[in-house]
Amino acid sequence: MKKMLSRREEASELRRLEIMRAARKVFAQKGYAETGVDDIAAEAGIGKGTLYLYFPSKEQVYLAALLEDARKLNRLTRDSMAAAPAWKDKLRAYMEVKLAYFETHQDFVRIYMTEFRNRCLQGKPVAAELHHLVQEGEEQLAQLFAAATARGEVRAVDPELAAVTVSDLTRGIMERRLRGWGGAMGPADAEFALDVLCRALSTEA
Amino acid sequence: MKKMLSRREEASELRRLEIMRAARKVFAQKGYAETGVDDIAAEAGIGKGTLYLYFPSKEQVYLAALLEDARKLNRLTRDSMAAAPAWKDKLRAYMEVKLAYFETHQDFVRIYMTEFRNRCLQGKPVAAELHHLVQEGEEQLAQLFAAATARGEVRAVDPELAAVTVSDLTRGIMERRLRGWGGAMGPADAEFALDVLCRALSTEA
Amino acid sequence: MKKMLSRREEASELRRLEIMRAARKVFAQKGYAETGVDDIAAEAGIGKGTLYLYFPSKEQVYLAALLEDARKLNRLTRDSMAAAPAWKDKLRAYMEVKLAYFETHQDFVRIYMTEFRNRCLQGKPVAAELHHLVQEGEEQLAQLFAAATARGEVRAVDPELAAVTVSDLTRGIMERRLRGWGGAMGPADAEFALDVLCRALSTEA
Amino acid sequence: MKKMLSRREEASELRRLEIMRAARKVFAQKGYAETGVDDIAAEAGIGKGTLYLYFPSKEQVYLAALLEDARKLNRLTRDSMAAAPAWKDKLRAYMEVKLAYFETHQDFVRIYMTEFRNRCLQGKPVAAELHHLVQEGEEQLAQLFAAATARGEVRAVDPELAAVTVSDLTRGIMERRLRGWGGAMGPADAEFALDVLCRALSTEA
DNA sequence: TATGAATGAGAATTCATTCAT
DNA sequence: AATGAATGAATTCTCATTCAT
Repeated sequence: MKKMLSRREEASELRRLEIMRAARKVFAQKGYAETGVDDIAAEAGIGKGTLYLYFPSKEQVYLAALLEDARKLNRLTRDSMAAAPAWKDKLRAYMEVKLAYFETHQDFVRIYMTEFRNRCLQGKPVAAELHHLVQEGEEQLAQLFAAATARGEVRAVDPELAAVTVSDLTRGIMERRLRGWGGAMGPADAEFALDVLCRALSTEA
Repeated sequence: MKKMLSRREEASELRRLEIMRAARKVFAQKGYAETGVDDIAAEAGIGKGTLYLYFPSKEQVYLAALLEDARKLNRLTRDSMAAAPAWKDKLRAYMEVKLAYFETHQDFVRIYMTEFRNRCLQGKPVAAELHHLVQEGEEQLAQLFAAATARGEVRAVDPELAAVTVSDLTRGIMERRLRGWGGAMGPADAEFALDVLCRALSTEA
Repeated sequence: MKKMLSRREEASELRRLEIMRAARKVFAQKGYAETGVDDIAAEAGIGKGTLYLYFPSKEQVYLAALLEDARKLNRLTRDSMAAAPAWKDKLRAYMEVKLAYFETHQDFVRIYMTEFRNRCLQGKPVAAELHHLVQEGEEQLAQLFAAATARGEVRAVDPELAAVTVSDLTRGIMERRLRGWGGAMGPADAEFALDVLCRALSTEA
Repeated sequence: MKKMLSRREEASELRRLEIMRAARKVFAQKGYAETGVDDIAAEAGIGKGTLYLYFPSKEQVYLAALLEDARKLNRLTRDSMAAAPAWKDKLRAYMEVKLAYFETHQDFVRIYMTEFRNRCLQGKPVAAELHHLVQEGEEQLAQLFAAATARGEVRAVDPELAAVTVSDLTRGIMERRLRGWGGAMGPADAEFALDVLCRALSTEA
């Protein structure tokens, strides 16, 4: 399928990707408001006008940059969880995928964790798909817990509450890493969070 | 000390407070970037120029507005935790104070949770005291866990990790409430978080 | 009434007028599209931002500049015609007022004759009042002819057609003067036009 | 002469004509400033770059588009006037040719009447030939009147003044038709104008 | 020859900050 | 002390023109 793209279309797609990469980088560094369209164009090595050939507005660049990575991350998470056998493994998979993605996509995570969450909190309308992706993540966790509870492996807790708990802890870890491991705690944080979750949710004595 | 303020200084202080209140309100509604100095002045019922007699810049209004409430919240938290007897009570106190403050100071919390965290993550210089206050909060939790561990009431965990875990869960709850309880989960969320923490950290079987 | 304006309001009104004068000058020189907001501000001796305190957009400056003079000219025309006794005098008054206004308000006339008529012809929406003023002018002429016809002084012609004929000839004269008397014809043009009209419309042998 | 064009040159000339047609159409619809080079190219069914192979600038496309039709119209007018026997017939021929051309070339007339006149009035340099054509039209009328006066058929008026009078009235009619017969007056307008002219200029009682 | 992607100067408009009153 | 009019740098976006293919 993808092979059917002409030379032109390929080049065009590359440009799009390059612009999104540049956008992630500068948005991550300076924030949405402080970032000028010039900055993105300069980082992408193109003219200001060129950027507008690929995206209709600064806003759309921003959303596209988020959306692309969000989709990837969601897919990775889903696949990784699906491949894990037990619920604890799935839980670990969820966190590890996110944290690994962080290592290679810091810019994306930075925007995602900050600017984007802000917008949600401020009630601004957010691209429908992006919203959907976010919810899908927690949905999966909730289903995971519901199933594990049904099998008697997890205590009878509200699956949604358990899901947001996982989500909150994961986010906390990422934020601290983003901030540069503020404090003396090292990579043990993920293990600690997993341990907390297992102890709190597992039916095992 | 405070008694030494002249009539004039008192009036001036009142103005400052009023401006900060106004700032919190509009910043909470529209976000930092979207808020104009005009908006703040109008909400405070003063002229735009007057605002600059009390604060040197929009940025400083913003930080001052945060700082004032952050100080109050920290004091409340400390006092409330101090008054609680056992570690679990202190933990509950920590969360309940924060959540109660949210009810009465939504504007502050909104800014604090969004714009402000952003700045930290983006490495922008943030008023030193504000930074300090944030850390102080987690410090207290860490000390709480260190002490409880010493008394054998809490498992031998890294106190700092335990502290950030509490912090993460609390923040998660506040964000969801800010967003309007996104989902079917109700006020049970705080209880759930506390339960998770106790099960995971307590030495009790 | 006007005396009740405070010092502030007076100064503000002066600025408005000055901006409109500046706008007429540069619009007349360079045309609407070629004129930048900078140009108007510079000509008015103010900052670009200041202009936006008085007008919400370049477009509105343009319309206000036109409207003010159009109102004046309409009033002058009406009064002058009213003061003239016979239909021929009224006709002469109509033309002479317009041509005299041209001498002192070339900038206005220039815009009015060109940019503004353009817009009308291109079917762009035009400020209601401006549209009304234009029609009012021809209306008066039409009524003049209707009345004179009723009195037997003017042949039984369609008053509207007679009116537009006067209007066309007057405009032609003004355009040629604007262009700098293209050709050898001098100020006899107005007399000639009046003579044509009288000969063609009068009932006298 | 024309036969000497090679196949290639012919094709090239066809392209030029097509571009001019397209230009007239879009310029007439949206005005000079609002029209993009893209629009013209799209209407002409060619690429934007191709357009620049045939014309050096948007401006030149505009002028060429005008020039071509202006030449045609001038030729038609001259021929038609030459074919008419008496001065009144020539006068009628002048007006009728122009009005007929309007019916079939509205786009051209629209631009000519609006944008182009503007430029002249604003003293912008206008293609020399175009300027010449305009003057030639009035020249012919002037000669017509000079001759008729010499033959005693027309009063002893300044031929140039008489010519511009005809020109003004003709233009007025076209503008009103362009605007869509603003008012209740119908196609009687041309007859009325001719009648006015004859009554005012003829030596007949 | 034909193309349309790329460009960047330039457009209108906003807004934090200053300053004369 | 209080004000709000004035400012101009900065922002987003457009579009005539160029140029590599």
